[in-house]
Amino acid sequence: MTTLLIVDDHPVVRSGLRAVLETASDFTVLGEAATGEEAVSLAQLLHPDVVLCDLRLGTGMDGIQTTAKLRNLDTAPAVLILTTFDRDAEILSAIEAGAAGYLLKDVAPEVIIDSIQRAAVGELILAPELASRVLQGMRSPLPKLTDREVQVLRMLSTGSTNKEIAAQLFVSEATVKTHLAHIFTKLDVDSRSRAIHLAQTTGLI
Amino acid sequence: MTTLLIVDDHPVVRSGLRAVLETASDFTVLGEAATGEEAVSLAQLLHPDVVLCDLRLGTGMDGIQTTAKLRNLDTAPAVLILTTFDRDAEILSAIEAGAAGYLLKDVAPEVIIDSIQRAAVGELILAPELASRVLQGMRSPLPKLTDREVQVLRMLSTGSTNKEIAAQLFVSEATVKTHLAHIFTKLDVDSRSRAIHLAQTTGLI
DNA sequence: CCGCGCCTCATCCTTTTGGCTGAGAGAAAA
DNA sequence: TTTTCTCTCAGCCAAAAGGATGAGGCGCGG
Repeated sequence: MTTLLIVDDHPVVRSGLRAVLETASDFTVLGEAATGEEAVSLAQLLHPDVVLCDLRLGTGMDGIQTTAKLRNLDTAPAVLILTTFDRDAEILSAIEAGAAGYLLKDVAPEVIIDSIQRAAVGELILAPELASRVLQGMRSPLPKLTDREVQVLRMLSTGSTNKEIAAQLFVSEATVKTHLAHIFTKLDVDSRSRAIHLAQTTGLI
Repeated sequence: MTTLLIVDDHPVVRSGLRAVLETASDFTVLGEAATGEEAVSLAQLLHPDVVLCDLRLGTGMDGIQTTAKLRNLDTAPAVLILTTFDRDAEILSAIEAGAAGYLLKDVAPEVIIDSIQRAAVGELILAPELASRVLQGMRSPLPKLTDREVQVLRMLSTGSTNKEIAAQLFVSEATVKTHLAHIFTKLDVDSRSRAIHLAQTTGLI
């Protein structure tokens, strides 16, 4: 018998998971949470074997942060990330945060059930279409940007000019250009547009 | 008694909707479809009163196209778009395609139930947080880009330079610059980054 | 036939960007 | 205490992007 906690900000998805999981004989859904904070509280109270967690959780903590918190509990549950998006960086972050696996929501119910069972016994679960990409990512990891660089990249991706970024960060335009030069080098691109595109497709921002 | 058809490419979401809707006494879920094509076939066969349709449907037709097809059937059902994203352009397109409304998936089950009932009797349903933006959009409609301009904008948003766009489209760089100038004017922006950002946030591409 | 929208291209000029090099200050790690 | 990282800034130069203007060709509807 495996006990579960469902974490998703969409009531509909929670109901769907519950419905799907309760068709499987050996699962007990102990509870549902709509936010990361709620998830951590409930996990402490109910100590489920496995937590099913969406990456996007509306306001508050996201799935990665929630995973990290959950894994730091005394009775740390296995955390299985179940989400709609397959952003490389997020998958890696989730694994780093201690997730037991990463599944896309469009898989068949049986796969979800099977994955939970395997996660419960400590297996690392990755959807096949993700596994290879993740391993590739492992080989050539996304370069780590500094906090400041991420900040600049964020503004960049909303279309800000160097001047605007400088003004908002209260630094000189020269500084912004330096940050950008570093960002470009790390991401191996040569224009802001390409940096934006890469950042978005890899989930860097 | 209102009859329903659920269209979503995620089995989990379909189960969730079914579970949620069947708690309401006066709904009958006639069937589920995972693709737009399937949805149209089933609607012809079962003629439901209301079709609940996701915008993103994986491969094949998207929600907008599906809506248009459904509304062209002899026994046209009311189509209620139920999705995760709130991209302005998509909302407008959905309404134009004949959708009876547009709901975000994170609303409470009661709201979904209520909306379906209202959609069934011909009301236009918009989540409150969308309604005002849509009406604003009505006031200052997104300027219509020509096919060529959309094409250029697409390449722009993947980070292509003018030279690269020119090469791929087999035109001169001057032409690309002209297209961009038009795009910028229509979108009221002054840089490619901002054009990309606007295009993405409004769902223009 | 004419006008209009769309696509095409060019020239000239200004601003923005990006590449390169060098450098100081503070904080953290070795 | 060195070393290293990060953030800060400057100047120079070349390339790219953006603004303004004009113009030819083509197809479509009045």
